[in-house]
Amino acid sequence: MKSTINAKDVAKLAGVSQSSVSRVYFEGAKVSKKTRQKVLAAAEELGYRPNEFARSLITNRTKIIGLVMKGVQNPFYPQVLTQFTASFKKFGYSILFVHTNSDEIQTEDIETLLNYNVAGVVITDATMSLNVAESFRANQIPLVFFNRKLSRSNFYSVCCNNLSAGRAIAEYLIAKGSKDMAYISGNENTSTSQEREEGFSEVVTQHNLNFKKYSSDYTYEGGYKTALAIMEEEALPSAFFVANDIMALGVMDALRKKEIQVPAQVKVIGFDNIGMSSWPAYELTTWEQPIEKMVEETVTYLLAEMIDYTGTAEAVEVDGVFIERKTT
Amino acid sequence: MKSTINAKDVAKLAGVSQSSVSRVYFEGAKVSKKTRQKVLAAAEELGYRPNEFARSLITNRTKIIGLVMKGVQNPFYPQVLTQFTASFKKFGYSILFVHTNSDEIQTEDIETLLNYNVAGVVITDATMSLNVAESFRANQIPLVFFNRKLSRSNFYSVCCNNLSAGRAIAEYLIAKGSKDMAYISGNENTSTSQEREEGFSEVVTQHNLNFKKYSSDYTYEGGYKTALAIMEEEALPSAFFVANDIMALGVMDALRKKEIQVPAQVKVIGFDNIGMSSWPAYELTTWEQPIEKMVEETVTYLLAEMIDYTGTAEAVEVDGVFIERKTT
DNA sequence: CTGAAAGCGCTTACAG
DNA sequence: CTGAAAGCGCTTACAG
Repeated sequence: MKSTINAKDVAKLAGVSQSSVSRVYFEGAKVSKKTRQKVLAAAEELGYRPNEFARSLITNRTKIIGLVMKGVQNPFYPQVLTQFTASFKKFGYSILFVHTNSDEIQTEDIETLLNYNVAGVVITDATMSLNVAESFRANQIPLVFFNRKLSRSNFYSVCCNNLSAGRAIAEYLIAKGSKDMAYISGNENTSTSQEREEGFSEVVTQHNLNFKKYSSDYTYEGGYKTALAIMEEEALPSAFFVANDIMALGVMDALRKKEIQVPAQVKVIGFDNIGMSSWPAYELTTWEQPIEKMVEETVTYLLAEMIDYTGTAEAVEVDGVFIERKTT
Repeated sequence: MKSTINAKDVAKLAGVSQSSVSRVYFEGAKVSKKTRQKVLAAAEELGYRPNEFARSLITNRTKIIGLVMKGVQNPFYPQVLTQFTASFKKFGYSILFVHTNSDEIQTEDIETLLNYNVAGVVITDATMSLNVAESFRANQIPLVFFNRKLSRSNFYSVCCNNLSAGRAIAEYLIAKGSKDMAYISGNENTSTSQEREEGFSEVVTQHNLNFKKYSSDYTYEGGYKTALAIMEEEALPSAFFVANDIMALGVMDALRKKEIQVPAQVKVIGFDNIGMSSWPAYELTTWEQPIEKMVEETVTYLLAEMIDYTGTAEAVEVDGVFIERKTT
């Protein structure tokens, strides 16, 4: 059964005890320079590598972060994935990637994370029942909802300032002279779509104006179909605030198909600032989500909680930036 | 130190031995119905979950697949990621996600995979030095290069039929009357770009025609810049064969910017059939990579090798499909 | 079918 | 600073 070489083998070759070998590889343990050198030389010769499983078993902690994602089709998320992987790598953590199809994360997916006793969890673009979330708390595993809030719960979340972004976008459009605006929502049960709408609505109402609301689903196809349907049945608004960029691109393509001029006939504003929004075919005005800072906030919190678990809940909001391009 | 509940706890409550508890959770082990029921009841009550680390330590095998990716910015790869995650999940495997920035995978990234003693590895959109690849073989860890071949090596690879696709695309363009064609390559050291060019070149030459070659990098920006540069300095070819879709979209946007009509003035063909290529703004003719089948081939091979390691090398090619849209 | 016991490869008090 | 030993939570021959 024994096939790989272990600390005992190295110890024998180095002429020291197995404990000493262990100490060389365990950060914070003390070993004399001489011992360290002997061990490293022997390890090198044998190609020794400490077994993470034995380590985790004895320390009861891992260097694995569970990253749960849903919408990898939205180009926003590959960026998020890249940033998290890079950021955690710096601190020696690896990523256990879980992809879920449903809005609500399945118990099955969670089991995996618990079985591997992950050091922390990031949930992206999805929610989970409070029950399930609590099972992480019970195991003192820190958890962050990234770009989502779980309503009526006390879990840590990191989002963009969706509410004030919604307000700023309304202010901007009204200043530009828009009167009859429309909001195209993402999945309506997401906090992001709700908050963007709420901020927007607030300001529109303050100005004694109205806006129409159309419900969509955060996908390109959703944006495309929604816009087509609008054009077939109703008068076009003077501006669309679309809950994310990928939908906004769909909206623009639908407008293009009907030969509607943007921004001359309709203005379009998205949200996220995905790479494509700056493509010449779109040049979309949007609200940039500060992914880097959001990731940093998430990682900082998780690292702190891994050292000393408190279970603190907070809804962190990181300020995004308005990016004006050619669609407004 | 002991915090979580273990098989011993369950055994005590169920009134059986710890071995029996273990057998209930170990597939293939034999336990009487009665024992099983007692154990499951006790486990349920205590919230027991077998510790994966202890399991892996004793069995010397894991249920983790290392998935190494580079180009997550190319929408082709999120699709690949989703499929792999779904497919491996079916067989009870989890994904350790490694993201690399460089074309050649770093030893550091590999260390992680070896430390976690992954059951298998998929390398996507990147290569690695033969040295590093051999370290997997030394540990009998099966390895598949997905969408890449490692030249002069004997590792398993799964690709699309790039060579014959290149040929078919040349035949198609020539049949359509194109005479002066151009190939815009991806990163030139990738097998995919080389083979697509090779097939293309072969047929063009057979027909006593020529084509120009421009070197690019598999990104949208690369395609955009390359096309702009061409238009500023030289006569436009009658058709572009672009090594992947995302670059082809860049090419199209550059043409649009210069008000060149596609396909009237220039034809454009991409490769991959990413979601965006069917968007109304593009409607790109392309060659579909059969991701699902490619993933299936990869998973099947890995599962077989995990049971009985042979280290067989083979360059599997899965046939793609030509998709004609409006750019040709 | 079941239990007692050895052992996977580590970390970590405990002596020296 | 170093070594001998216990123990993390499992699997798995070995008896019964």
